[in-house]
Amino acid sequence: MVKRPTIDDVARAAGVAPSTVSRAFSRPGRVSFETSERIHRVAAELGYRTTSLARALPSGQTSMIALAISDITNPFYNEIIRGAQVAASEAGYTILLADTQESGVRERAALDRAASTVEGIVLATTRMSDSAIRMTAKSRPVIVLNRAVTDVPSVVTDNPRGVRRAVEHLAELGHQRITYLAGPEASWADGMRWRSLLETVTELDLHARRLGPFPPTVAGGARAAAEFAPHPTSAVIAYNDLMAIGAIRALTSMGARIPQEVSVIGFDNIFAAELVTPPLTTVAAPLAAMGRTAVGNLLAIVRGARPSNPAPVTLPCQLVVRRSTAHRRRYRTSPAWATTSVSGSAASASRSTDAGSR
Amino acid sequence: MVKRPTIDDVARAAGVAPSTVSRAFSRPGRVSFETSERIHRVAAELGYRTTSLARALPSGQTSMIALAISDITNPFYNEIIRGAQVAASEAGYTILLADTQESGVRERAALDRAASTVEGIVLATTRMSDSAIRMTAKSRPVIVLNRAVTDVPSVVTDNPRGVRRAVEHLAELGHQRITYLAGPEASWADGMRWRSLLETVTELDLHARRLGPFPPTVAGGARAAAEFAPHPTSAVIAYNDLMAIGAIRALTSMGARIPQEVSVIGFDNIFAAELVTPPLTTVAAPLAAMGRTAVGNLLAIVRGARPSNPAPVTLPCQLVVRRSTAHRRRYRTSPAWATTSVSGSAASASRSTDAGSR
DNA sequence: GATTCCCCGGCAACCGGTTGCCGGGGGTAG
DNA sequence: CTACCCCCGGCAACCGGTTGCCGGGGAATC
Repeated sequence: MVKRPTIDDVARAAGVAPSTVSRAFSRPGRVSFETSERIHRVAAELGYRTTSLARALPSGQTSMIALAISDITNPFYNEIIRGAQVAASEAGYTILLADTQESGVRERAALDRAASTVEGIVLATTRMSDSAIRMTAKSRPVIVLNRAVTDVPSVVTDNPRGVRRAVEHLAELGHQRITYLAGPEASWADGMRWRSLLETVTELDLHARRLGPFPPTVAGGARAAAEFAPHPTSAVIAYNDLMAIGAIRALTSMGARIPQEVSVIGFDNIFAAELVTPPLTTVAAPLAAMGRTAVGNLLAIVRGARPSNPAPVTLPCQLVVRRSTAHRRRYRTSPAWATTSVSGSAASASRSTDAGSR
Repeated sequence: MVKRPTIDDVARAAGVAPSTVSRAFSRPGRVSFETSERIHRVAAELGYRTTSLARALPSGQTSMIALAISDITNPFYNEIIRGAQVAASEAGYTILLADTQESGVRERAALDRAASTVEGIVLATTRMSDSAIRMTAKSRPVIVLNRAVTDVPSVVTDNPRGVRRAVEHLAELGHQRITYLAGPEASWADGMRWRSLLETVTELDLHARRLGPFPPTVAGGARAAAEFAPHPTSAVIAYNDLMAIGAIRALTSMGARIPQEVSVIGFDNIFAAELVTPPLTTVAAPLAAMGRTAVGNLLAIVRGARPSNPAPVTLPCQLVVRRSTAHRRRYRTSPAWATTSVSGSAASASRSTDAGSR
């Protein structure tokens, strides 16, 4: 490993003081043109690069932000990370990644370690408690993604409107009873979606029930399907696309026809949503925009902007109608698969999916 | 933002010198038990946390490694990142993420910026040139993933064996002519797979041809299908799962039946491979293990281990047979879809996929 | 021609830890 | 009792930049 030249090496080679070299790089205009010119030339020859670490120590500006993600294996995050990354690198910032594996404890530990290094933190779908988040927000600027926390700026999608669009779509198709397959209890979005669902359903004079909580994964969706099957409804809204996909697979393997017998709607519009069979009808979140907005707002705060609006920044979402929803059909009796015992194909489908998706 | 207490604050509160506090934390045994005890107690009361940045300056140990990824929106990386993240955090390291958006230039720029900060670098599917990589490897320990570069330690999957398994599988099903849908030209794995395919095919007395290069995405696969359709073969091996999925979708929309008319095999076994219809037969890469191994080996070098073996570390792969491959059927004439004009449904399928997968 | 001002380079302190070296004091061996 | 050693705490230099302050010298103003 070759030792990188320091500012002193450049100073010596250029015949000036180290402070002059420093200014030549960071204070344009402070140094005369000729001197600055010479310093830059010498620096280039020597291959000098300013060490961000050393620069950060006095100024506190590390040009790094942390991105905490509850489960990096969830494809939900790919586009969000891309959006965040683009916004960050445009501003000259580097992203420090913390995958917390769905554990609030690991999350706190990771942030604790990173807090002194970064200038700000984006918490994407955090599993920490509100008070823990406020705690962290005291030492560093924090933006929360997919969740609203009092006194902490956040970026969320318009869940109420998304739910409403989904329910209206189902209502138009003649569905009257909707089952909601719930995600993790610690998820703010889950509570939000369920409450919005209840409201909308009341307003439109429909019925809703809730099953769960389940893990927000394909396996979780399969488990949910097993609970759903004995007492099915004609329409299902799942906490996210992963669960919707898992539910569709499990139901199909039980013999149910999707969407003819059961209409299924997911959330997020992840990459795989349009690839599965049938292609998934889903409430699309503006994933890249979420990442971009979160980082953008975070950097604004870092640069001294007072977080003027305590209300969450709400990004619009959009119902993407594909093929997992259809007109309700009436049955005289409940379908054959509805009587399938839970220990049967549903459970085994769940198990195989579990193995396959890890 | 509350100012964090420094080592001097703790020293003053505990009635000792700053150096003693430092040693109490980083040199167990160097300080008497009682003193150390008291210091730790005081530090805890004050909420003192050692600043990794300041610690890194004299020692050069930042406890950070960089992970450069060519396209974070590619689901291929999710499991790799997870594996890397787990290995890193177990060793007390933090990951610094660089999404290079398939651009060698951006990649160099990002690494240039990060190089002074990190102790080592993992290049996952880098698009840089061999010489650029060796350049980077001179200033920092580097591990290359999915590629072999002379004099730079690397971790790859056993492409030759994977290809062989795929071809053997196709041969058993009676296929004799195989089309390879190539990925990016800059991809080492692509060259590797094509050469291995040629060898195997010769050995087993079959035929292979190559189409491409194409972008390694669903859209790329669709474009490849459009080129493939006018002169189809009964079997197709795609550079990766994304392309395989894209090809299957495009072919299906042209009217081809998969796998009855065309068998398709992909590479990587990404998350979505088992979710699509038909479920994709693919050469599974040990994604999490790749991430884990890369970081593990990198940290070993960082800690002073000489990279003993210049040969790449080769991880085994596995053929996962699903439903996109079937016995070859013989046709008297070429199928109807094979005469579909390129400007027809194939191209439009490609376009729609392009929009949908972003 | 003298005074004032400004431009620009250098000195040195500082950011927050780490570590080589020193030395006082107590314990142990001779 | 003396000599030696070891334990353990402090001093100060150092990592690689940044920045407040100072001052020399040339230009502009009166």
